[in-house]
Amino acid sequence: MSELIDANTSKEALSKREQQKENKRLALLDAALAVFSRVGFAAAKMDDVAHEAGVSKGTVYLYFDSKETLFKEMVRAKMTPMLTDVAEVLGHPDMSATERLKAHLKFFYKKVLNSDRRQIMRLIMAEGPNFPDLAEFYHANILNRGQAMIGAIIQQGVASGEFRQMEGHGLAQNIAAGALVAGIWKLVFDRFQPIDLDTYFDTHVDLILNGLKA
Amino acid sequence: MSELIDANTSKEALSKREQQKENKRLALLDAALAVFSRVGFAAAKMDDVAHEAGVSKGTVYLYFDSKETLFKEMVRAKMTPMLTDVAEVLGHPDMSATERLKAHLKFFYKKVLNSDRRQIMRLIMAEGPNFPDLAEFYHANILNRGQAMIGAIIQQGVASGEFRQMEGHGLAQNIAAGALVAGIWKLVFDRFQPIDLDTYFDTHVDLILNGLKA
DNA sequence: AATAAATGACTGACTGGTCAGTTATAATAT
DNA sequence: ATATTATAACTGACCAGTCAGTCATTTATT
Repeated sequence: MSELIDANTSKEALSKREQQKENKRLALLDAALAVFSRVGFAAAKMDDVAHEAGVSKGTVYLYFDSKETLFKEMVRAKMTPMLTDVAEVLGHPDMSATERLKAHLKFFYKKVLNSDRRQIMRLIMAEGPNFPDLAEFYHANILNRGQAMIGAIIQQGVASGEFRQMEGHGLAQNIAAGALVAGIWKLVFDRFQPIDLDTYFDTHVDLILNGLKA
Repeated sequence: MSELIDANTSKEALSKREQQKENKRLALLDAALAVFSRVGFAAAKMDDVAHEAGVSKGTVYLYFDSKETLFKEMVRAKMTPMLTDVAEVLGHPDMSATERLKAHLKFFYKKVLNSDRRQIMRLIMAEGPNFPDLAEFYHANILNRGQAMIGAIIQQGVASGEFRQMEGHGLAQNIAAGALVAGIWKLVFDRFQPIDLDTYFDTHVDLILNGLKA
């Protein structure tokens, strides 16, 4: 657990060992995502995670203190890369609010719903009450930012006359809700009634933009 | 509280024994809902369910074959009474589509989001992938009906000129999505950012009705 | 360069505890 | 009396977490 003090300012390349260690860590996080997604936190076996990462169970404990730590770090590790990407959506200040909102939602569909991350979304809903600090992390880092962005877009739209003025308790949540439900549906009910994310997205955007229109 | 499709239409009152047995069964279902809601399926202990129902663990097995059976029967028992109630919403054929949709959503907020049932909603999302037959039951009995009703209302609205014609892949889901998200939010993130269901409902309805307006 | 010593990653059998489900026994209603 | 309902001790499987020992890689010595 003690590194941080960078003794390796000398050379760029990681030693063979360090590479392997890093790879193993990533493999373990991938395996954790797979196993936790499949059966949930409580039913997940550390043995399965280990096996899926091509490693023995003892090894998992060289990388993570406990099952709970593994779970939390996995969620954090899989979610944080998204945070940096968000900037890309805000990158075009010449867009109309309408276009921007559409782009924002598109981003969510693409980065979350069409990837492993939708499993994490479900895990947060399923396990959130049992892991308050994880729920808080998710709220503070993902949901809050999403809300703030939507809020800013709405403001722009109202200012430009594209959108009507709305009293907004839960407005952001309502705007994003369709996307969340699409993700859940895909994971839970798709086998009984499949949905196509692309056309679903069109319906979603159509409904919301019309709802906001001045 | 009050449910159970009554098999006992017999004129005679139940014997003391039968009453007690029935009460115990209901107490067990209530306890099961409480415990499963609190910790999820895998982490729930039959001992806790028994204790919460004021009974010993062995007794639980006199009423339910297994933990899994208990879980499934609980979900069914808690959900089915809603099905009969649904008629009440359709009961007024003189309503406009707008009023009807509003009433329908209100019904959902009241009957699901403001009751224990929102926990079940979350449980379905959390455990659904592990209990395909339960997910199917929920889909067939709750979601399908909800969709059908929304679909009918939309049709009425289009016919009457209240709503515009929309290509509807996922339209029903998008209309209901706000309510689902409200339920989830209340259970997972309310402690970090509380929402008020009444004003949230107003926003939801406002946004959706405007989105549908011709 | 070759060999030895040191390091640190990895393993898997083991433990201690938990918990679903069973059963022998007791209590209670009819 | 006897059939039904309840109990609580019990069993056996299961699994998170540990640890003594093995193996692979790196560093030091010659």
